Amino acid sequence: MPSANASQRTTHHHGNLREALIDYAIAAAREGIVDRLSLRQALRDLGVSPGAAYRHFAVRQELMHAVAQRGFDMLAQRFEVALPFNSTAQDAGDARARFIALGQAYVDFAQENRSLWRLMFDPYGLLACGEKTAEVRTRAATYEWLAKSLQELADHALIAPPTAGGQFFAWTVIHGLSDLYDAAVAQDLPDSHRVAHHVA
Amino acid sequence: MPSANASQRTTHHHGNLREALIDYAIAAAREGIVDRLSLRQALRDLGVSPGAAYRHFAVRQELMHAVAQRGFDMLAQRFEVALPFNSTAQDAGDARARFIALGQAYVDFAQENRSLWRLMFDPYGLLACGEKTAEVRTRAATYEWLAKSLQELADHALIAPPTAGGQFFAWTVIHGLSDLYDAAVAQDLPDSHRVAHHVA
DNA sequence: GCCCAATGTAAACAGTGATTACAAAAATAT
DNA sequence: ATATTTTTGTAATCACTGTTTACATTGGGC
Repeated sequence: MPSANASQRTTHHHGNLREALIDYAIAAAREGIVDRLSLRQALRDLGVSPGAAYRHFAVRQELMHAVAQRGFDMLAQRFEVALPFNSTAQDAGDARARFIALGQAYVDFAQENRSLWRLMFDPYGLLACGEKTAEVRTRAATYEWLAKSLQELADHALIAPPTAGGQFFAWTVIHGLSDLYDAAVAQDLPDSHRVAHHVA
Repeated sequence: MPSANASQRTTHHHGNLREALIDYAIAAAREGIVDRLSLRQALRDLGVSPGAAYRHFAVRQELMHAVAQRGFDMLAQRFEVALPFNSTAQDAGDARARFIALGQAYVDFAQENRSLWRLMFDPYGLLACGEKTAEVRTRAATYEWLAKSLQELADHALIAPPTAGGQFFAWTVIHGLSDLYDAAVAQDLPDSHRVAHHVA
């Protein structure tokens, strides 16, 4: 559990409890099942009363929703590192390297943030809260990196021009690999390198 | 929620509460998040007192473990229908058809039992209970259908002889597709047929 | 400086997983 | 068949959870 960052606030108000709660949950995700987080415990650690959360989230699940959103932001950030969106691949090797970096970022993120990862792709979490549009939008945004990378590969004649189905297929592969990563290391090392091989 | 199958038991004993609880949870999985199942509610519906469950499961998670196990059994059953383990493909077309049926069974099961599916592949659920060996074994068992099918494809020269990595890759694809199925239908129809295409 | 919306508190509610001491039934041994 | 032991259920209780309500404090806009 995240340390009791009681935040010693002197004033009656916290400042921005909403973000603090999300931060807490993200931290908690790193050492346990974020979806099992106790709201009360979190509020206690933040030095605030049980009811306070309900000024920011109508219901517990809404916090989880926000946490998942934050997760997608974090993922997008990693993507941007692996494949800066403004840049372009110089040659075929570059395109390939960038694609692999992208896939690796995906897999690594899933592995390092299993709990958060599961929350992000929990279909029920989205349904529970009314407006699921926002989350879907974010998820689609991360999808665009993949599209760009595939386009780069095609531009350097490494693969055929990507169709919608092809894009989805690539996503499927990487996502499946991310989800089953532990099983992967448990038997051998079919790296995401191999994935690039197969997609090509 | 599953109907109040209060079971009108006249005797003090229930009979086999353990199986009844698993059945209840499986039924509940079809109309909600099985992992959020209320143990007390289940026991109430089964006409039994709150403490009774703890004669069969040391802890709540242990029931979930058993439910996941049952899920793998159900999946194996579907596999057996799609590709009877004792039979063999007659020709290339047959091998292909059987492979597709297998993949379809996987995807369909995931789609029809989302909640149970998630539980089955929840890495934390397994870790929580001491002996995870049983579950892993079951998971590995379902893996063997895939191996057999790939071997059939190779026998009829539809693919190269499957390596360990190749097997895992195929699993990755089908698993990823299963997990993202809703997203798939949300945009187009890259059926599992297409998967067969790509694997070949 | 005053009002008001935003944000916190305190106390309560029903519901949960879990534990304990005790009772009934079933299984087993004599 | 009867006595004993093991299994399985009950009842009461515990600490804890998410959530609501009525009330207090704060900060920003007129």
